[in-house]
Amino acid sequence: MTTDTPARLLQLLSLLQTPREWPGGELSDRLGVSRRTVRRDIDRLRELGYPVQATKGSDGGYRLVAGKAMPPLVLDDEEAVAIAVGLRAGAGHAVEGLDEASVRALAKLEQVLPSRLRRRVSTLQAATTPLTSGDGAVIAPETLTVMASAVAGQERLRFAYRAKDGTPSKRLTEPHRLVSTGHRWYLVAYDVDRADWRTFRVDRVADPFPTGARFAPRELPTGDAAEYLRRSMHARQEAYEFEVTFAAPAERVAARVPAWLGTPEPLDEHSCRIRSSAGGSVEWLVVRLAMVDCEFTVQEPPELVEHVRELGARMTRAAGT
Amino acid sequence: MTTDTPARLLQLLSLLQTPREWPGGELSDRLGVSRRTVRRDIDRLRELGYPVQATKGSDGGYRLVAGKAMPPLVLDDEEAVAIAVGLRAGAGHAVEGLDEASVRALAKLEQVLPSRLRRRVSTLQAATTPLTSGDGAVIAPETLTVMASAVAGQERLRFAYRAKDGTPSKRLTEPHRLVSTGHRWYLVAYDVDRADWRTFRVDRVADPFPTGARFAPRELPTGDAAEYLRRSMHARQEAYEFEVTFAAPAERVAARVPAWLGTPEPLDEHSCRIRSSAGGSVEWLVVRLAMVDCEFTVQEPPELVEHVRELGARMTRAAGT
DNA sequence: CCCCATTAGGTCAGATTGTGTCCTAGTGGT
DNA sequence: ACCACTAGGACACAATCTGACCTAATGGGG
Repeated sequence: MTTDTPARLLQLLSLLQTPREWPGGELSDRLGVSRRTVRRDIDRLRELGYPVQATKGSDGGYRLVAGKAMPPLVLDDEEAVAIAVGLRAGAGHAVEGLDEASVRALAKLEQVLPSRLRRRVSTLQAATTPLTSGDGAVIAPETLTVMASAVAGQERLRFAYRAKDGTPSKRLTEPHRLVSTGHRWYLVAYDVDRADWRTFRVDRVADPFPTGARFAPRELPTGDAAEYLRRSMHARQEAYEFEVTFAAPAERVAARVPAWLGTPEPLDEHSCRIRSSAGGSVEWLVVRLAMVDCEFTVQEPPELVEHVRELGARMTRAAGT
Repeated sequence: MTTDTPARLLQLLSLLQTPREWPGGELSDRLGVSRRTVRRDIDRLRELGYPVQATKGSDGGYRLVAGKAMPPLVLDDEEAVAIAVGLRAGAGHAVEGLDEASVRALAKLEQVLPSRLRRRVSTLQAATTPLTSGDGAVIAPETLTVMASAVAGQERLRFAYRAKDGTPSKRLTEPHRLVSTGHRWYLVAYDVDRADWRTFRVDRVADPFPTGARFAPRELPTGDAAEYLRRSMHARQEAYEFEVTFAAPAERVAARVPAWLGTPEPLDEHSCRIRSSAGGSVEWLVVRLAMVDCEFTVQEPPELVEHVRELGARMTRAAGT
C-alpha cells in the first residue's frame, strides 16, 4: 500500500481509457486514495494535455476524450495481441507511406510485448493468411521489426542474403531506410564490406541481427531513399508495366483497388483503364484483379495474360461438370 | 520548467520506447534533471513492472525490454494513424476470437485520437480497399467502435435498422456482445421495445448512438453470445454449408486459409477437404479459394459452384484471345 | 419545486517524498 | 590500465503530496 503517486497516475490513465464513465467515488476506491486526491490527479492529467471530460450532476463521472496529444495507450493482453497481429498482417499491403509508420509501431510494440503474448501472436499469425500470397516471398515479421529497430537505433546490422540467382552471402550493413513498394519490402543500406550503397529485398534476408555497434548516419548519394530504390529497381528491371481495362466506372474500380497499384483513368462512363507498374509477383496481381468483381481485359504484359488465363481455367475445372 | 515528477516519468517512458539505447547523460539532459534522479526514475519504472535493461560498460545505456506487463504505449502521430488504419482494415477478416479484441483496441484508440489525426485516418481509410469485397455490405468502422464502447460501458444504444426485406425500424437496445463470423459482424443485444433478445447485422445498422443511460447487465438465455448467434442464424438459415476438395497437402492449404473458415482434413498425402459452414457472401468465399493457388474442386453448395464457374469464365474472357 | 449525487475548487497542517551533491563499487570495451 | 558507463548508499533541504474540512455549481428525478 505504498502511495506511489506516479504509479497511481498511470493506473488512473488506464482506468479512464476504458470506454465508460467513472464516478469519482469509484476511482478513489480503486486507487486507494481520498476523493480530493482523485480530483487533483485528474487536474494533473489535464495539465499534461490529456483532457478528461466530466459529466456533472448525479450519475456523472469522468472519461478521457480526444485532446491534442496522444496519451500513452494502456492496452490489456488481448488488445496488444490484436494490434500486433493486425499490424503484422497489414504490413504487406497497407497504404502508401503508412507501412513504414506501421512497422515502426510494430517494432515499438514488440520491443515491450511480454513473452507469453509473443507466443500467442506467432500462433495466431500462423493461422492468418499470409497476404503475400501466390508468391513464394514470405517475410517474417520479426525480420521487419528487427530491421526497423536497427534503422531507428542506428545500429549495424548483420544478415545472410540470397541474391537473385540464389548465391548466398553474408552482409554487414549500416541500415538507412526501410521502404515498401506494393507488397514488397526493401532495405536501403550501406554495405560496409563492399563500401557502397545497396538495396536488399527483405524476403531474401535471413537471420538479421544488430551487432550492437552504433554508426554515424551517412549521406545517401541520391537524397531520397525511395528515389534511390526506384532507380536501382529500374536499373535491374525488376518492375514490370501492366495495363488492364475494366468494364466499370473509374470510381467503382478505384474503390476496390489499392491506391498504390495505380489510379484508374476513365475511358468513358462505363469503363476505365489502369496503366501502371508493379514490383510484385504476377500471381498476386491476378488475385487482386479477381477481387474487383467486374468484367475486365488484360492487355499487358503477356505474362499477366497467361496467369489470368490459367486461373480462369483452374476455376472452370474446379466448378466441375 | 516545472519539475513535475509524473510528467517526467511519462516522458522517460516515451523516450525508452524508442528502439535505441539511451545513455544516462542524454536522458538527464533531455529531462532536465540530474543524473542521479534519472537513475531513481528508472528504478521506479522497474518497480512498476516495466523492466529497463541497462548495458554496462562504455557506450552502454538504457532501453525498455519485454516484461510481464504491457507498459503504456507512447505513440507518435504517424504510428497512431498506422495502427488505426491497420485495425480498421483488419477488422473484417482477422482471426477468430481476435476481432473483438481488435475492435476494443480500436475503440480505445479512437476515443483518445486527436481530431486532426482522425481526419487523416479517414482519408487513408478511403484509399485502402474495403476488404468486405464482392459484397455490398460495407461496415463503417465508426459504427463498430461506437458499438464496442456501448458494450463495454453498458450504455443503451439507439440505432436505425434495415431488416432483411428492407423494412426500416428504430431500435433501442441494451448491447450485450459484438460477434464476428467470417467477415460479417453481429450485435447480440436485448431489444428494449420488443422485450426480447435479438441479433443485428452490423452492416444493416445506421446512425448508432449511445443514449447515455446505463443499464444492468442481463443474462442471455443461452449462456454464450456466439452460441446464441449460431442458433439464431441457423434458425433463419443465413449460413450455408460448403465442401471443397484441394489437390494439395492439408498443411499447405491450412497455411493459406483463415482458420475460422474451417480446418482442412487430409484425404491422402496429396489432397485434403474442407467441410464447414460460412455466414458470409458466396462471392467472397470464391476469391478466398482463388488465393489458395492449387487445384481444387467445389462440391457444395450449388450456388458456390455456380459462382466459381462464373469467375472462371470471367477470367478466361479477361485473358482475351 | 426541492433534494440528492455529483464535479469543482479553496485552504491548511503535517507527513511524505523528491532532489542534488557527495561518495564508492562494479563492469565491459579499447 | 584507463575510461565511460551503470548501480546504489547517505544526507540535508526543499518541494510536494495528502487528507480533512469547507463552499459553489450543476443536472436529474421524484
